[in-house]
Amino acid sequence: MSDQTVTMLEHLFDGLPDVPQPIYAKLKQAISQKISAGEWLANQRVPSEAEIVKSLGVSRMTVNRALRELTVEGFLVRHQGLGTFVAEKKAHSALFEVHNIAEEIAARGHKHLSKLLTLESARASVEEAMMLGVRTNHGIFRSVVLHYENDIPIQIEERIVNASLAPEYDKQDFTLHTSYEYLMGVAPMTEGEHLVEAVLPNAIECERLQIGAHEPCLQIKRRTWAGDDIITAARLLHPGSRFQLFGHFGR
Amino acid sequence: MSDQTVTMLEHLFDGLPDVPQPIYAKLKQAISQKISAGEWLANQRVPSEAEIVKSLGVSRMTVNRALRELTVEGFLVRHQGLGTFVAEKKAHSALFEVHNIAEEIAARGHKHLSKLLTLESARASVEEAMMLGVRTNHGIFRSVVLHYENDIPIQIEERIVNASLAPEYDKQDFTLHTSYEYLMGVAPMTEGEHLVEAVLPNAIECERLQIGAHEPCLQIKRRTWAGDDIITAARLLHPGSRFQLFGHFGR
DNA sequence: TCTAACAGCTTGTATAGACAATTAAGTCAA
DNA sequence: TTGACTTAATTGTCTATACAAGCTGTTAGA
Repeated sequence: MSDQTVTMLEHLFDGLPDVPQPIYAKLKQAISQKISAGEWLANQRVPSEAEIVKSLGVSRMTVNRALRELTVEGFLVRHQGLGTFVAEKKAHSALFEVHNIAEEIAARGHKHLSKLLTLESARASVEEAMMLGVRTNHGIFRSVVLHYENDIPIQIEERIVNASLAPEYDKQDFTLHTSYEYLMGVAPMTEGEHLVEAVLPNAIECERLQIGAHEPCLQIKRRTWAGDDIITAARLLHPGSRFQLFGHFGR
Repeated sequence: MSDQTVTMLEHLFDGLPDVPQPIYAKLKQAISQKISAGEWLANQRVPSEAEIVKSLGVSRMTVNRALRELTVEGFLVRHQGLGTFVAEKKAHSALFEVHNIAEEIAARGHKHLSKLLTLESARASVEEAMMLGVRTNHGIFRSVVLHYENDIPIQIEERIVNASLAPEYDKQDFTLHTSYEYLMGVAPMTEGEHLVEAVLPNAIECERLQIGAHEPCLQIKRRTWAGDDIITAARLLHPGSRFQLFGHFGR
């Protein structure tokens, strides 16, 4: 609890969108942005409520609310008598938020990189047609993307996409945004299902993930709906030693 | 939004434990208890902040904090200009209902059998204490149960239990009911968390599950809470070839 | 009758002030 | 040196007040 205090309180609100929102919300956004961007590091001390009050000219209760909510959300840790500190990063992913691997990796403050291995337009086989709920020979796209976290392979993403719902899928630049981001734009997901299994990777997958032949992998098969239509079916393969799913239930 | 308002604000704090805690926390506990116990039904209107202020003699900001936090936690829904209402129950995924393996197997129309491998009373090690949120040397129970589906091993259940919350745990007959069933009886679970991973089994686990040394397993680590106390922490190990988790989200 | 304005309720946010509880660091005496 | 005490800083809570914003029913007026 003795790390140095973060600096530069004056420019806290720089670069934030100027939409009308409550002061406490602006403060939350500014602070969480500093943390997510890596400017404020774990265990560093955050200015005290009194300091923020003095430098921003707002009420202490307002600052208190912002800091308290950020604590509940896991960004900060507070100790009475000591101060407020940037929390250690959560090392796991929320089970129902494993949609956008890029965003998750960024949230952990790590570097995301992806390599497009395959992208093709095709006609649905019998199995693919069944997975997407379309007729055989219906137009689809197939893509395979390898995702890296800090230059270490973390996910193989095999995906088929219903071409009539996302006709421009094969014209996307997947280095700019993930397939999930594009698909959410053209046909917002309303429902989905997962199937989680432990499997052994095949030789190609071992090589792509840079793991041994006997390393177990966590396989997630996911289908997502927009209304009554299935947008896409994906198979996500993670090395067991580098990935875990986290879930929370109850009130 | 036209349902009748709940009644009986005077006895709101009846039957609550008289431990020293902030007013807002008492209020939260009292209200969430009413809802969990089914006394206040979904869509019913909760007394307004002003009414609670008048009948309990506390400040509106204190009431506001309690109601606001209960809204974040999903107990209440608030509408400016209208009032505060009891929320609909959250629908959670089948993935989060993998509690009672016996029930699941029965639901598939299969035969369930379980073998108690270990059941002992002990003092918590440092790691165990951390998992249960108790002090080192706090009284715990350890159990290991092997579950069969149609006479094929399907799950190794390793569990530690907080002895002060379930003092009779070691006197149960686990051929009659599962540990989950017993624990739900003595201390109803209110919250829980999972950690899902793909792992390799060790030699003993291979033998117990009757699988090869290189067969990947799905490991679920789960902790369940009753209020603020952790009842139990379990590690569930399933052969990858015989088990998969299913989940559904949205709607 | 229809419409516009208003009053009265609700929650949402912000402020100023007060005291309690916790911690660390300093002070002083034995 | 050690231990007890004091002091300052910080977060935690509570209160009283104020105004904004959203919804509903009523009322005044055309």
